[in-house]
Amino acid sequence: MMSKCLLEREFFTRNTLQVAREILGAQLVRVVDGERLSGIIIEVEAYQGEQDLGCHASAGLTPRTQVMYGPSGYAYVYFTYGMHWMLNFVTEGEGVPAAILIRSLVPVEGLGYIAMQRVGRPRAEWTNGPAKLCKAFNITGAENGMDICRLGGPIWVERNHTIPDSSVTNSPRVGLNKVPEPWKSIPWRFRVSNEFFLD
DNA sequence: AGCACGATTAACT
DNA sequence: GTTAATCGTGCTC
Repeated sequence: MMSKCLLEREFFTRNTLQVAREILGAQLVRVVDGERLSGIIIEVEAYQGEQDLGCHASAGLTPRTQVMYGPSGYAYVYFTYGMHWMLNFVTEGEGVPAAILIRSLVPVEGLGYIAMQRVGRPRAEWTNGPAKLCKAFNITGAENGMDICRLGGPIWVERNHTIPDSSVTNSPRVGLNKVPEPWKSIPWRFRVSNEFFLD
């Protein structure tokens, strides 16, 4: 098997839309309790800058958003709805608050651990949502600010599939119902077509 | 100190 | 299709 290649900081220190598009098909790796969990990233969203009114950084530099203002390749993990954690990777250069939200994975390794975290739910719903995958991979505020460009850290990303443009769809970001246009409808959600994995 | 709301999910009718 | 759950965050008083 071809050796896996860690996504380096240079990968993340680029335009957020480019990072979002190109991370599709990569493999998110999580080591927890000495066990290796992983999944293929099949859906992400881009959040870029203070002017993006869908982005938390539209509130400026605050305790919550400070990780997004730092260098790329770090985890921005936040808590919402009183119960859910969300995983993002910081993009762009230092001082530019931007990130990609990881929204959906296809589980690959650690299926037993994941099944325990998602007990009672069908396999198809283990990691098909941003809060679901955090629960499945036991990702919480403890991972906020962690370096994801380091093998042996709590989370990193490896190159895997290359997804052709014909298998990628764009659409508006989810859950921004109260955000004004054009931010509400701008197509900054990137998803791998279901057909890609039927090969 | 109080308020409104959230980059969601699961369980309802 | 609708809605409860549940609390951190940022804003206003």
